[in-house]
Amino acid sequence: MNFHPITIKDIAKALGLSVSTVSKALRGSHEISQETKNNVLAYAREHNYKPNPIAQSLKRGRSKSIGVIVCNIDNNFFSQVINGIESVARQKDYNIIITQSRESYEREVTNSLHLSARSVDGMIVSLSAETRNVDHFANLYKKGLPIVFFDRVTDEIDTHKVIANNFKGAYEATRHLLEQGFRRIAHITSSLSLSITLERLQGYKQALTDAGLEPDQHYIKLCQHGGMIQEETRQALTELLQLEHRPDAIFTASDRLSTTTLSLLRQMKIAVPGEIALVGFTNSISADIFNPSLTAVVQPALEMGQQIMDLLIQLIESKRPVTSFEKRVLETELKIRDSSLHP
Amino acid sequence: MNFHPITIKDIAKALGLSVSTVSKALRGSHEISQETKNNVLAYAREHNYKPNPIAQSLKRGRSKSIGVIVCNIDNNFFSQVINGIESVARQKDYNIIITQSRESYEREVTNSLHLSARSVDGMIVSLSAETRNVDHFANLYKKGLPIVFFDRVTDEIDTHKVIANNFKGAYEATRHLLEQGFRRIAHITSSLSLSITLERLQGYKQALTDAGLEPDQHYIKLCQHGGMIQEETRQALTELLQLEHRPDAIFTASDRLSTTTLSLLRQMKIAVPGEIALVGFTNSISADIFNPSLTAVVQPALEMGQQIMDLLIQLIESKRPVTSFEKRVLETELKIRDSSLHP
DNA sequence: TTGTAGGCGTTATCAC
DNA sequence: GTGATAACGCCTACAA
Repeated sequence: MNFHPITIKDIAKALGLSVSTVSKALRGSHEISQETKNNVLAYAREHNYKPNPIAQSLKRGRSKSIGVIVCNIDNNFFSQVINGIESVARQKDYNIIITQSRESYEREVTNSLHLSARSVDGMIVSLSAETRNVDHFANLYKKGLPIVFFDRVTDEIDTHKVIANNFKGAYEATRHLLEQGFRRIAHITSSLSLSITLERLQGYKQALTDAGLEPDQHYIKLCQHGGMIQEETRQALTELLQLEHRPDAIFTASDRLSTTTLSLLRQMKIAVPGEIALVGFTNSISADIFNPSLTAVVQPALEMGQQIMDLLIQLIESKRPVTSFEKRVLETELKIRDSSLHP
Repeated sequence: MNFHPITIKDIAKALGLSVSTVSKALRGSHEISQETKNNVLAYAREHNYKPNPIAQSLKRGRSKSIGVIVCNIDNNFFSQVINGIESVARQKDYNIIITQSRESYEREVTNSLHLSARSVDGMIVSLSAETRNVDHFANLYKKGLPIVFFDRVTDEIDTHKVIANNFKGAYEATRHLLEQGFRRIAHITSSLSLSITLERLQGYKQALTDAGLEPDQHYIKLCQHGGMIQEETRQALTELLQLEHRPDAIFTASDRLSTTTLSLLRQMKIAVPGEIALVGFTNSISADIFNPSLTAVVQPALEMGQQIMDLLIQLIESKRPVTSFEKRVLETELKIRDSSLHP
């Protein structure tokens, strides 16, 4: 099962040169005569020579590959971000290695170790819902591995970050529900350890406050697993429905929570928006064919991916240590559909 | 930006041993004394020694990583397959590198080259809709790279393959529509160059024939880009609607085609299933919250992924050249929901 | 302008 | 039982 791709050594032998001459010629060094260069390049092209990236990695300590850790690729938001990352990576000749934490802290840790062991030149990370401690990233980062966080970020590591304007997105979603005349607006969200959870929760609360309403803890439900476990969401929803003053609207804070909640409401034969209106934070490309079509806070995922990769490449290719970091905040868009319209 | 993880050399120096002794001790060779082994292992554990996989790859010519090429990860079928692949890979300590062709032949070729250049030990491939020629894989395969094809496979390369029973899935979907009383059943599918297209088309036709109906070319629409380009699907649908005898049902052959068709029908204000019923080949986890909920041929994607990876590892780790190959065919499941019920 | 030598981290071979 | 040496493919001082 062995490949025998042509190597520098083969070229050297064929042309009666030394490997170093060939190596230099291939890289266009000006200490090599034009004639030799031409010969080498012609031979290389003809025999389809490709430098062995493994050997290059070993030698240079850089692999021209970057690792991505997200909770789940099976999610339009993340797959769109990845598409953005990939489009830039492709231009700059980086490979990306995608891994999933599936919201598990343990898998996040092992993935990060695997990737660093594979000498990725940098990492792009959105934290898992279970993660309370980011030492695994802090350690890598301290050793010099460039990391860019996005979406679910941490304050504990000072590096570039790219997020959506979660506060404003949540604020607008909630205000929209208020404008539609809903008053008892519940919020189903993920683990409080996630930055997005806090930011969206703040936006939700602020909108209520600005409308003269008091946020009510009973209307706020946390799902530690971010909707990955349907039973957890069912439990949250059931509790909301059993409240003395049942909510007349729900604002869900993530893709999976939104679809799961809608699915559960339908199973429970609760009319949406008739009995309960719904707005979700989601990039689902199918939101318009949901029943009812789902009003959604949409993030500019593709653009986020591009900016993330731009920033990471900046870190990787910077000659001198980078000391000043930015947190880019991209605006969301509220797509109003049927699920939030007042009956 | 350099890591300085501990190496065998460091251990050797610290313990006053030679690198080769340390190397052997770490691998538990029996030509090393128990005492030395203990010392080395203790030191390694204490200093968190991890062998450098890049160096191992270079030395061994194997990288313990495998490349995956699919058209799109933003698709429940493929992301579920990938989860299956990953679960086995994780157990067997393989890394997977996921790439997307986005239905482009050119990207498929470059991805395959990138992956082979990165010395993946094997590849898992589902062909792009544009692909007419599989020389890029045949060449790698001839040079000894193990490849397993799934879903969209080719007859031109003799290796393991894993597919769903597309014929039967399509047959059952069509028969279901017939049983519901529909008679003018259209079929929207992808490029004829894809194996799944042909298999599903055959199943569709056979079901019609078995019901005493003559398949009609006008009712069969091909979308070369597999639904990635909405305009193409719109065109196909429009043509169907302009037929003298407009179809009363549509069977769509892929995930993206199904959601796009449903979305377009809704835009066109055509009642589903009232005016036109719909059955789709899809693994979308949201099919039950579509409007209407979508009757679907579902593939055992997770299990497919596991079997694919099992087969690939078999190929990779086989001591002697494998000469007999299998094509595993897994059964689909028809999930009947609202979109196909006779009004 | 070209070549030699050494090293990246690991492992296999062979000698001690 | 242990160690020296060479090799995987590439790169880069430094020497010629």
